[in-house]
Amino acid sequence: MEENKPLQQTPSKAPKPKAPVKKRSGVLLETDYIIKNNETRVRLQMKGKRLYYLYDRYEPYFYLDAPASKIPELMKSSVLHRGLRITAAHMEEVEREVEGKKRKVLKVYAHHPPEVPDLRTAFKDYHAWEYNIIFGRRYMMDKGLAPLSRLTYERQGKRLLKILKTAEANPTFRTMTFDIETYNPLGAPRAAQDPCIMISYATSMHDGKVLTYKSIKDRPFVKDCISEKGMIEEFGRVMDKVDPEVLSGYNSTQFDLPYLQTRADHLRTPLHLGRDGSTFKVRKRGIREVARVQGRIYVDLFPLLRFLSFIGAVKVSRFTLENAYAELTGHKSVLKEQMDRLDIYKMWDDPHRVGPLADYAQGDAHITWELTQLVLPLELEMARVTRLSPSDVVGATSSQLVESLLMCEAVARGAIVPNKPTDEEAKAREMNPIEGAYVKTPSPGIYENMVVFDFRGLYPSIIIAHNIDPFTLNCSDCKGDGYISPTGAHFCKKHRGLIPDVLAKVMKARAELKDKLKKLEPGSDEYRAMFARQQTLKILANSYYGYLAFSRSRYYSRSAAESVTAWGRQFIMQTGEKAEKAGFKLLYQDTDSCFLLMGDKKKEDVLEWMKHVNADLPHGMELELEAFYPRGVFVSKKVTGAVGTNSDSAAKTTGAKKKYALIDDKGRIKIRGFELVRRDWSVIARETQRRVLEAILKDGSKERAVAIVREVVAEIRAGKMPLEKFAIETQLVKPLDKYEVMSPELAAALKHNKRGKGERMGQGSVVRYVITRSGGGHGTELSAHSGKEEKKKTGAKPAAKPTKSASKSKSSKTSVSDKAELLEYAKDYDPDYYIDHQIIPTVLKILKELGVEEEDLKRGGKQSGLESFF
DNA sequence: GCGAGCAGCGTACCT
DNA sequence: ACAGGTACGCTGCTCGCG
Repeated sequence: MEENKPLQQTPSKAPKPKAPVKKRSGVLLETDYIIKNNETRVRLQMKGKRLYYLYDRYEPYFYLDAPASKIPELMKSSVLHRGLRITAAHMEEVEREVEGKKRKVLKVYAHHPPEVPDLRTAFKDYHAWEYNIIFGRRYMMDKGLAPLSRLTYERQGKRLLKILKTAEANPTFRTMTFDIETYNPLGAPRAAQDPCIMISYATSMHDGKVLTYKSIKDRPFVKDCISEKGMIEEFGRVMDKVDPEVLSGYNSTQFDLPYLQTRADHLRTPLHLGRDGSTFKVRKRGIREVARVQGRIYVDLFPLLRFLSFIGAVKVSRFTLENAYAELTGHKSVLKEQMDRLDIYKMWDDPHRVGPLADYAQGDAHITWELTQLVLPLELEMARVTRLSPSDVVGATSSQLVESLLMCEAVARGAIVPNKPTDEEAKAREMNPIEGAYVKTPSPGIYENMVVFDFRGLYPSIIIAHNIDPFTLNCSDCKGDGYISPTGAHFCKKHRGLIPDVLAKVMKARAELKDKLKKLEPGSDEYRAMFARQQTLKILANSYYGYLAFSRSRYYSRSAAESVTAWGRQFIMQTGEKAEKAGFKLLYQDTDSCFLLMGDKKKEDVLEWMKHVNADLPHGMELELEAFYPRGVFVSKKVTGAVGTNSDSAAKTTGAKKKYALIDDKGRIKIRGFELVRRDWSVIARETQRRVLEAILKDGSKERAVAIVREVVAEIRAGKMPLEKFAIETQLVKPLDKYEVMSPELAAALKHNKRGKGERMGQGSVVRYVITRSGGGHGTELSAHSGKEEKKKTGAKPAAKPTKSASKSKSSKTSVSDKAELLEYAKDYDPDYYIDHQIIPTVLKILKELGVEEEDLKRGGKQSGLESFF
């Protein structure tokens, strides 16, 4: 194929190179391109002993749906690009797979990569594909290269002549972490005026220094650089000496790097970070900014962690450095007690506290270093698997992860990559959602001897088993002889679709890794690395269905996606029916899981039944035993509407879905959906609910559960608890002026912003607030309505009432929002609110199953006179 | 003018 | 800017009552 002779593609005016041809190998990190002497060169960043670059020539191109006969005419078409008139470099007819069918299309070459999108508009009459693929990625896709793979190649000087082979690689990197401290008399430091007072760095958990410009005794790790300027310059010398391959920081793109740059500019000294002595560069990628440091792999752990948390590779409740460190390593932060960052400038000014400040600075660098060791392998693995470059992986959406691999595999099989949908198409798809999974309503109650099964990788296995793909759908080749889904769609049995093919490869790779994993020692570095890899593959495999149904997907297919979920519902419901036929009581099901009551059945019966079910499933699909649970709790959902205080009959209680608590045969508790797993409930409510559930599951003691609640209620009344326990966390996902109704978290954030202290809260802020007795005294009524007049489509009532603003008259009632204050401002909490709206409802739901009433909790009730508590 | 009822907003969760 | 299914608190409207 034409791709295999790239050097002939470029009209060559190359002089005879003098350098000898050498065979070498190195690990590919990423690619980009440069234009030199009017020639486009792909630049491959490699790692051997050190990082280095290789260059290769490659021509940019895209595809056009036009016949070869049109080439002469099309070659004359031109278009303006950056003020200059451009034409195609050349064209050729090639055979490609388009929407599952082989046919001929035109491959149109451009002179330079940036011309491609514009050039495409010169041929508006014809459909075009692949005109907006970043050139570096284009190169890797076409050459079948993956980041972090080892290339063995021939080179001539820095020029790559030929790739001889590729292999897996797992390089290690010399890593340096850095962190700065700044003088902050006003709270937030102002880079223009407030100096940087310390730069700390770490190259391992034991090595590293704190650069500063005060002499600090008894701390050998501190280096006094005399002045701020001297400190910044010393940092540059350290960069040269250590010469790290990976440079990492925490939120350093947003804070440390720009701050240092401003200080360096101010002091008229260069900031020396890159291997060539350059500083950093910031590239806008969509909404977010990505920094790069020449010749090094720059890693900002903050966005990286957010990304890994988003895709589910790690779980972090709050993204502060200390919290992420504590949760991911399981170590307590080395920094003894939480230091108040607002105090930093005071510590600097106080001769007795500048030492501890240096300790703090060093500690930060060290924990950041340790965190880097932990999460960098995940990022690299994600890059390896998805074939996105490590820096592209951070901040990629899960659709991009899936899409990247699909595109690579499409190219590899000679298929053209479909275009992204237009905004209109995407909107239309969104308007028409696809029916999803089945969830059975459980009967509330406390149960004994349950067994839980789930389908291993339900959607991926359905897709593979039935060859579900947009282009195997209703194929003309095997009309009537495909797999027929419950929706009636059929899928080709003859040619494997792209998505099932890629998915099968991913699943196979994962199965192999899991085999290898069994032979390794848990806890070892190798085990951790291997585990991360298989976890990555699992995350990826589970994303394919979502991508098929994603409105902006290149491979969207409503029919295909509907078939996946329809089959899913069919399999899980059939499994439920089989369980009931076999004499189990079917308690609950959600998507791919199945909760059964064993009754008198033994574990062997259960396994026997599972074998029987599996025998009937298509190849690749499997029902797995998740665990046995001696005891479990399902609760009724809160009844909305007619709650007639004492009409038991009226309030027909139904079980709540997606909420349960189980204890397995080893005493481990598994809780899903309950308030205690939600951060938008107060710590005290969550803690109390957990204790109640434990009392019931572990001890089976209703009395203990009730006693716990009474005790907590009494303590709340007594007002002896720390205020933090009453904090509720809620994220503001929209820009503040876009909210239609006032909520407690919004009210707290607005009040805070009005004070004008500290950082303003806005989109994305997580509000930690407390419901106080009275609110903060800001009597101002807050309105969520930001000027937009219209809205309120209340049941299409034309309603003659122009005096809408009259309704917001000072109500005598104070709402919850009125009383919401950020934790930092709250002076008290409202005991009634916390008892009646947080504690009682959360525990009552559970205790009702045991016949406990609200009164029993609040005032002791008849069964046990515990009035003495109050 | 007031309270109850209820729809809709909004968030976080489950698989 | 991966999917859909779900629970549930709060706000703010409507409506019935007086």
